[in-house]
Amino acid sequence: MNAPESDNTEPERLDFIRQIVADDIASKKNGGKVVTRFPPEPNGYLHIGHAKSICLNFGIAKEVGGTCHLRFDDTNPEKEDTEYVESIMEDVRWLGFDWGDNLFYASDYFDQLYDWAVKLIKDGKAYVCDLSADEVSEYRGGWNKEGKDSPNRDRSVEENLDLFARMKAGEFKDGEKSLRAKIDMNSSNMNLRDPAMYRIRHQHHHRTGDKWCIYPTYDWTHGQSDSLEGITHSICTLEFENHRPLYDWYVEALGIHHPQQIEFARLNVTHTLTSKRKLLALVEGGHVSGWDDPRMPTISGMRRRGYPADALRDFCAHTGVTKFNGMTDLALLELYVRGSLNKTANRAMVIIDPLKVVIENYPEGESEMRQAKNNPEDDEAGIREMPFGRELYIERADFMEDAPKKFFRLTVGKEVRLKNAFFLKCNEVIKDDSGEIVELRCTYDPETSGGKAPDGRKVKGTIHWVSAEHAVDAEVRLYDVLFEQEKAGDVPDGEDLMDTINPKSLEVKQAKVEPSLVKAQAGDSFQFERTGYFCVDAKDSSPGKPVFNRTVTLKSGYKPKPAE
RNA sequence: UGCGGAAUCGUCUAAUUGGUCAAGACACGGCACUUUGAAUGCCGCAAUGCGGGUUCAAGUCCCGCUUCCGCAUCCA
Repeated sequence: MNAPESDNTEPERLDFIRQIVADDIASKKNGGKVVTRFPPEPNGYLHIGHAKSICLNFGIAKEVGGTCHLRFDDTNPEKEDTEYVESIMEDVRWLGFDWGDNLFYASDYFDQLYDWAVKLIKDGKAYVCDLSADEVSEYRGGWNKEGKDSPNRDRSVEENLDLFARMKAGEFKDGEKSLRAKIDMNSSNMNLRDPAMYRIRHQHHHRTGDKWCIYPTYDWTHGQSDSLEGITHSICTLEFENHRPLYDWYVEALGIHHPQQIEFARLNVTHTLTSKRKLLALVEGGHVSGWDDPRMPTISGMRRRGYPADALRDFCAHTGVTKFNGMTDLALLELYVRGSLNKTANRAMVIIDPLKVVIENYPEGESEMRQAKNNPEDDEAGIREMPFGRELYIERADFMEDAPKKFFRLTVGKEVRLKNAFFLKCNEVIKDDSGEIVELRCTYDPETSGGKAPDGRKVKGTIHWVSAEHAVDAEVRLYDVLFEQEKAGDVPDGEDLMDTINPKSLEVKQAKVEPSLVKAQAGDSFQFERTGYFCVDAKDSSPGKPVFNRTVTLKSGYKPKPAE
């Protein structure tokens, strides 16, 4: 049964949660079984933070031969929808995880939850309260203010039973009554000051339809759902720490299987929002094209952007699991994205900001095919041919008239190598009336076809190019961070979050791409040499007319000194 | 002012549970190599929040302080 993970790298240190799990297995707690769960509320799209939770829960289960459930925590019909259910399932699968038959919905437990609520009423541990939401809040007191008992706290069991049944039957309006647990109105933990178990909401539920008009709260649902499913380790984020006593109270009051809730720090990434509310505002405000806009930190956005699933998994695995609320550098995510793509993405030559080059000693009207490796990291990727001719485009940034010493691209009177082709020398710069460079007159050395000069002379720089005659126009979308501040969404008082959006987060260019790219399929990733990794946008491309998304730039080793 | 958490290189994490010169990765800087200023390889940089105490020995134990995070939805 032991997985043949002979992939023995190092004596992998366990994080504190995996340590607890390992200890529990060793002590045969829960019969040595491990069952975890990923429990999203279907009220939005999954984002990078959820990816971490998915990797943790499914990852642990996989590592120890346990199982991990996917459960939709659909207790609040107001905000939930099947649209979200479907996207969540797609995202979890895309990330590479499989819940098998273990797909659950908290709404499947509504009947059981109702029966258990009746049991608590009978046990004198729950009561129907007539207070309005505002009154409840007032009665609850505050951190330094005592709570006051609800006037209905000592209602008889019979009356509670009757009222609760009538709540369910729809006799009351929204907010008119609620069912509360009878715990302690003076607890130092606010969650224990008689928390609500049921609220009245005459609302259609995406799964139970109009069967219910009372809906259980998160607290009254979560632990019991875990219990019903035989969850052993209920892993959640830090903000639920104060809820654990209540979680424990409910399962103890019911005398049912008691899973262990364990909290870890939520993932924060620089320049990245992980607040569902704020992401929703971006979408609804039209500041991005949708939940899957390639700038969004949603799983669907990152997928469309071209981030490979294994990069996301690696990233999550390397951010660690602790109770320390930190901020992880976006550079780490990009490291794994580049690392994955470097191994798998075929290379291509694309000129994003073209400058025309005319090779004066190349015969007019002729052209030839040059060979290029598809991926120097992977010999099996093979080679391809690309046309070369008298007129080329090179990247405008690869030429400089008055170049500093450390600039070893093209400049007047000096040679560079055209990748996969010849040495090229610039002789003359042609400008328009405004002084802008419009064309370079150059000569090439036909003897340097292999990339080396027979006389042994060296060039320092190698630049990419594309044949002007054969190149194809294609739309290229350059993405940058949505928020320039490291702590995205940290808006000073009185300012609007939307005003802090990076105006340059999207730049659209018409690029000159090598002809082979016309055949690129939606979702394909490429490395545009010396530029970055790009993928074919899955939504806006059409056959023969790809649109490219910049996934991430290449690291740039050339940093012009701002100093004079 | 209450309760619950958390503090280790710039960042994220380690440290045999009291025992060498506090380790790794990212970032940053440098060098080598290179038909991508990429990748790769090597080198460097840099930390135990503060103050006491216990001990031969403290990042680890004790006491006090400081700072940060979360919590007063019929949200999750």
